[in-house]
Amino acid sequence: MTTAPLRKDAARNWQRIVEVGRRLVDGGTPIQLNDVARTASVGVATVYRHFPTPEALLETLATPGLETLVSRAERALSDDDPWTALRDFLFAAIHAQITDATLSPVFATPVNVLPHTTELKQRLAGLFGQLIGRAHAASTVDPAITQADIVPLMCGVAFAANVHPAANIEDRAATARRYLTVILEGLRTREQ
Amino acid sequence: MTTAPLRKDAARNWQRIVEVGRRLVDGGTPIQLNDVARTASVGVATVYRHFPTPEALLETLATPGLETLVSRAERALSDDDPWTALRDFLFAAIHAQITDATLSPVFATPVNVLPHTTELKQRLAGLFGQLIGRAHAASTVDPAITQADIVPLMCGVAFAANVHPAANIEDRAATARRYLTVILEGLRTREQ
Amino acid sequence: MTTAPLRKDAARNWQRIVEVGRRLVDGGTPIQLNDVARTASVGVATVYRHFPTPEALLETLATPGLETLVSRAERALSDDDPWTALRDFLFAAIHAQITDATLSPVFATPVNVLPHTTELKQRLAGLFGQLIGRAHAASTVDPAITQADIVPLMCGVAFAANVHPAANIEDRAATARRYLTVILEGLRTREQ
Amino acid sequence: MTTAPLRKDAARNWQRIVEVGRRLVDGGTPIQLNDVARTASVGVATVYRHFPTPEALLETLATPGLETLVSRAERALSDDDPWTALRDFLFAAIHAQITDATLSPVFATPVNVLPHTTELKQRLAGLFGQLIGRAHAASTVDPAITQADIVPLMCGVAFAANVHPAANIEDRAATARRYLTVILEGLRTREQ
DNA sequence: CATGAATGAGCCTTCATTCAT
DNA sequence: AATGAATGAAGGCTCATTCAT
Repeated sequence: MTTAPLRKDAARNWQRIVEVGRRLVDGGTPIQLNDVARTASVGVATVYRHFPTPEALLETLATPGLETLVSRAERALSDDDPWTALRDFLFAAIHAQITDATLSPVFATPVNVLPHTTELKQRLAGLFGQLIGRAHAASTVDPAITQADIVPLMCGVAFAANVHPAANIEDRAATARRYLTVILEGLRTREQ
Repeated sequence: MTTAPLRKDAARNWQRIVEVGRRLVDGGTPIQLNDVARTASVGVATVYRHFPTPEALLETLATPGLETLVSRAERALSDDDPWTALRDFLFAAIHAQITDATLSPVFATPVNVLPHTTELKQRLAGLFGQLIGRAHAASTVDPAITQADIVPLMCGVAFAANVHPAANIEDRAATARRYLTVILEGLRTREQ
Repeated sequence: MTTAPLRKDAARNWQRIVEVGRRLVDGGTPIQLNDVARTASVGVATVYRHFPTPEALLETLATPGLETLVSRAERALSDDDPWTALRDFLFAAIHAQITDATLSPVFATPVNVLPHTTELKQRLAGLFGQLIGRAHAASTVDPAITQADIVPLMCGVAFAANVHPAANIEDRAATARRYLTVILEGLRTREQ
Repeated sequence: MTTAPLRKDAARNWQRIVEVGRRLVDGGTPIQLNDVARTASVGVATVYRHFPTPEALLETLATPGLETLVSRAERALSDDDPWTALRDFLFAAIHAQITDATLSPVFATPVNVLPHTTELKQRLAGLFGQLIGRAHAASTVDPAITQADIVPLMCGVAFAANVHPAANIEDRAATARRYLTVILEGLRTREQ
C-alpha cells in the first residue's frame, strides 16, 4: 500500500465520494467536485482533501478498470497463440472502455496525477509490448503497428463508437466491436 | 450567393473574426466569443451579430473544409475503380480532419446550427453512400460497414492520431494515414 | 406647427416608426428603439433622429390620446351640471388610460421631454382645475381633493386595474370602471 | 423556525446583504445582485447562495412587512365593528406600503418565489376575505367590491400617492391616507 | 437624410478553490 | 479531520447609443 491507512470515518467518506463519482461519471455528468460533495453529503473540503483535483478522482475511479485490464493482459500472455491472445485482449479492452467512461480520458491524457495510475499505465504498456512483440515474432501482425499504437487505437474505436448515433450502451458496444473487428482484420498479416 | 452582401467594413470585421477564430482553433483553444472579440479588436456584440453562438463560428470555419470534401468526394466518384475511389477519398478526408481542427467537432455533433452546414453534411452523406455502395456492389468492401460508419471511423482515426503522442502536425498526419491504412486493409474484401 | 415640415420620405418613415411603436406598446413590449427600427424596416439612426430617446417616442405616441382628453375635458365644461361633467370626463379618461398604455407613464412622470407634451399636460391641468373648481363651488365634491389629485387618482385606478388579475382588456376596463365608481362615490358630497 | 440555523459568519453576511438590499430598495434602486454584493463587500456568489434571484431577496425584505400585516389583520378581526375593523386595517396596510417599497411589487406580482411569501399572501387573502365578508354581512360595504379587490386597491392607492408630487415620505403617506379616505367613503354603504 | 454595423458597459450566472469554524 | 460558507475570476449575453458608409 502506498496510501496511509485512513481513519474509519475518513475511509467511509472516501468510499462515499468514490461511489458518487462513479454514479456521476456513469450518468455522463462531468465531474465537479462541488457536485460530488453535495451528492455525497460531505463537505467540499473533504472531497478536496481526498482528491485534490477532479483528475485525481477520475483516476481513482479508473483504477479498478485499469487493474482489471492489467490482469486481463497478463492472462492473455498465457494464451499460447499470439494472435488470439492479442485479439481477445483487445475485445476485452474495448468493452471496458465503452462500459467505463473513466478509462478513455485516463488513457488519452499523456500525464497523470496519481503515481499509481502512471504505474498501471506503464505496466499495461509493457504488457502491450509483449503481446504485440509475440505477434510480430509470429508474423501475424503488421509490423508498422507498434505497442505505442494500442492505446490510441483503442481510444479511437471508443470515440468512433460514441460518434455513431446509438440509442444505448449495448448498441455502442456492438458498434465498437464491429470497428475493432475491422481493425484486427487490417492488422493481421495473412499467410499467402 | 446565399449570404447577403456585406458592407465593406462589416466584411472586414467578419474576415478578422474568422481569421482570429481560425487561429484560436488551430492553437487548440476552445472558441469563446469574448476571447475572439478581444483578440480581433472588435466589440463583443459585433462577434455576436455575425455569429450568434460559438457553434455558428465553428461551423463557418469548417465550411470551406466541408466544401472541399464535397468536391473531393464528387471527384472520387469519377474514378472508375470503386476501391481506389473510396481509398483515395478517405485519405484526403483524414488529412483534412487532421489539418483542420474544426471538422471533427462538426462531424461529431448530430445537430448543427447553420443550415448550410447541415446541407453540406447531407450532401457528403449522400456521396459516402454512393462511394460505399459502389464498393459493396463490387464486393470489395465488407458489407458490415455502411455509409453511417464513415464519419465515425474518420473521427475515430483523427482522435486516435491525436492521442498518439506526436511532436507536430506532420507526425500526426502520418500516424493517421497509418491507422487509416489498417482500417482500409480490414475493410477490403479479399478475393481468394 | 412647432415641428419643421418634413421631406416626404422622412414623413413616411416618421409615420412607420410611430405605427410600429404603437403596435409594440399595444402588445405590451417595452419600447426599444432598436426593435422599433428593425420592425419598421428603418435604420436605428433614423429612429434616433426622429426620437432621440424612447421617451420622445412614447410621448409622441401619447399625444393623440392627450389631445383627445383635452377636447373631452373642454366638452365636459359645456355640461352645465358640474358633477356629471366631472364624472363623465373621468370615466372617459380612465377608459383612455386602460386602452392606451402610453398615457399612464406620460402622466406619471413629472418631467417630459417634448414641449408639446408639457403643454398638453398643462392645459389638461387647467381644465381639471376648472372641472374640480366648479364642483367645489357647487359643493358636490370633497374639498380635500384638488386639481392636483386628478392625475394621481386616475393613474392609481389604472394601476389597480392592472394589478387585478384579468384575462383581457375588457375585464380590465370593467374593473377600472368599478374602482372609479367607488372613488366618485367617495368624492361626492352628499346633500343631507 | 423554518429556516435552518446559519453559521455565525453566514448569518452576518445574510444580515449585511439584507441591510444593503433594504437600503437600495428604500433609495429606489432596482435590486441588482452584483450591486448588492459590491455594496455589501461580499462575493457575488455569496449573495447568490443566499438569494438565488433578485426576487428572492425582494421577498425576503418584504417578509417582515407581510408578517406585520398578517398580525394586524388578525387583530382587526377582534374588533367587533366590521367597519372600523376594515377601515383601520386598510389604513395600516397603506401606511406599510408607502413606508416599505418592497410590499407593492410583492403584492402586485401574481407569482412568488419563496413559499413563505406565497403562504403569507394566502393568509392575508383569507383574512381579507373575513374582513370583507363581515362588512358585507353587516351591509356596510358595497357588495360589488370583493376580497379580490383589496390588494389592487391598496396598490393603486400607493401608486397614486407616489405619482402625486411630494417632497417627502410623510407627505406621500398623508396623500395616501387622503386617497384611502375617499375610497372608504365610496365603499361604505350608507344607511338612508 | 438614411442606413445598419459597431461599440462596450453592464448585468447575470457558474464553478474551482480557499478558509474560517 | 470535517464542514460548508465565501470567494471572485471568468464567461455569457443584451441593449442603448454612436458613427462610418
